[in-house]
Amino acid sequence: MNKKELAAIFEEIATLLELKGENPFKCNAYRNAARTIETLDHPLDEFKDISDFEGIKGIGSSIAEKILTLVRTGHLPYYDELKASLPEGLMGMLDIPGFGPKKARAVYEKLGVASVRELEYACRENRLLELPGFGAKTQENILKGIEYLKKAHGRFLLHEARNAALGLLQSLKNIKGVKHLEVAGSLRRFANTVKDIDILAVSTNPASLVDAFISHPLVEEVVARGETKSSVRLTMGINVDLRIVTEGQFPFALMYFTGSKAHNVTLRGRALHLGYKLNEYGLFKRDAKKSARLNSEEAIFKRLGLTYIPPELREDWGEIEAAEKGTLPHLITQEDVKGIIHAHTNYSDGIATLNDYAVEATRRRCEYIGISDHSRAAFYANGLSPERLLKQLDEINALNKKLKNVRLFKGIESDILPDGSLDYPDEILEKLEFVIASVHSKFKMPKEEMTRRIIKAMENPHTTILGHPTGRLLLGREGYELDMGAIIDTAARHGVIIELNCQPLRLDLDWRNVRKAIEAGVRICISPDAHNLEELDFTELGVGMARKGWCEPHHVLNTLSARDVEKILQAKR
DNA sequence: GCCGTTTTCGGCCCGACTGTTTTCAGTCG
Repeated sequence: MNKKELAAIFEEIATLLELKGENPFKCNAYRNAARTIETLDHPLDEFKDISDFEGIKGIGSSIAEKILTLVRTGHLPYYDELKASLPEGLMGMLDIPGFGPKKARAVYEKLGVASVRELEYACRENRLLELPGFGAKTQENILKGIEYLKKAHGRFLLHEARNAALGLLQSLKNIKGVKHLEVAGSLRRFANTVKDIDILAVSTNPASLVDAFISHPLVEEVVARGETKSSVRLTMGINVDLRIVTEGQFPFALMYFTGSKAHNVTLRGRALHLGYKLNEYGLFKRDAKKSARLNSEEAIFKRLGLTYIPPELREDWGEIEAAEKGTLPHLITQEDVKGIIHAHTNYSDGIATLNDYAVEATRRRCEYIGISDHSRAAFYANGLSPERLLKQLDEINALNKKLKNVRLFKGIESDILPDGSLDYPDEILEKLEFVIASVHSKFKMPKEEMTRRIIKAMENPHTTILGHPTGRLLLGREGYELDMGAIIDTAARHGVIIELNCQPLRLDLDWRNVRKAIEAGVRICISPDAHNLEELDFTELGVGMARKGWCEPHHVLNTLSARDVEKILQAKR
């Protein structure tokens, strides 16, 4: 059992207890513990005894004992009994927006309704009307919520949500009276996926801003409309909250609604310790009615004795301690990126030609593009036979002679075959400047076997970069089972670069592991894995993710000049 | 269930909004 699975169980215990109507603080204790478990520094098997948990905040003797039982036996009678005491379908009902544990408990106990399906049916029969605290409106909203669930499953890719948010911002910023307009929430933190979009505004004419917001062409339905908060659902299914605050509140609100929740809790704790109360309206000296006047997030952090923490880092993952010590990283920015590695042409499954990429690179003032089409095993993607690969290399050589400010690097995205070998013989691989080795088949191998397979590919002296290391598709497919620690160690030992693939569905390597990789001394490559010219823009997402993984420019291969990249590629060969 | 440099008992972040109510409970972030 890994930490993530363990944390999920405690999270579920918290929810089950809520459904049972337990003391909310007890529920919260389990929820906190879940979060703590997920970010434990030490491997689970190092915890042998309750005393080993001493000093870990949020885990007392009772939860420590439950963790030990789970790790030792894989089971927890307390959890099993709790789960068995409630119908399975009850949990699913909590995904309905506006429908929480109290309501779920009420419909279950009073009406015997125990699943989303049954709940939908009960609504259609008007049976919720008879329950105390329920009415026609509630019933109607539940039905809408169920429709929403069917449509969207409740989460969206960062890329989709970001595009929608930028579109909204673009049209709202010109509304008369608008002084500030910013995206907050998990979108501002560059989370892999987001549930909704939070927009924060200051306006001298709030009513007209709200009007423009709720009547925007992207809006399908107005969920709520208040003086300071309005909420809509877009046609793509995502919810957007617009909050309007005063000029003075803005930095505090921006900070508050950017979160994360865990980051905020730690920050508020710190404020309390320093004799302040921090909320979305201000920073208040003990018992004071008026907030300290601070006009930026920087100023608030400073008052709390911290250097500025970029939004991507606000996950309560050590950023507050680092800000206190002044040791936060100088994060990579879009401007640091000098070139692009990993683009597919029309030789395999891309649309753009070699020449298209060369022209586009010039237009973008990009120093180089690393061409890496699929290898022959990827027949579904029109992978290159050795003959076609050699032909492409000739074409690149010819182009490079003509090009002035752009350099095309000759590469391949080679499948890692099930036995861990690469997809061409050495005499072909030797002709390339770089090799991205990726798994595209047999995803369901057992963890040990898959780890061995990938490690073998990384030990191959021709491998330069490990492509999309886990193979996950966000909101779609879990990555293959993998010992990521072993992969990172191997990369460090053999000087293999690890890709941060910025296809919106992948964002793989995950930012948490990006941080582990760079701490182990592994270099990262931010790759759009482009299949056409537009997809070169995905690099922006990758930069955001690299920032979230604490990357400085020197951690990333493609912040280097073409000449320096060439040196590194040559040294590896 | 967890925690404690005023506490080993009594707190635990808290405000907006909705929908149900006649002063509040539930949900959400």
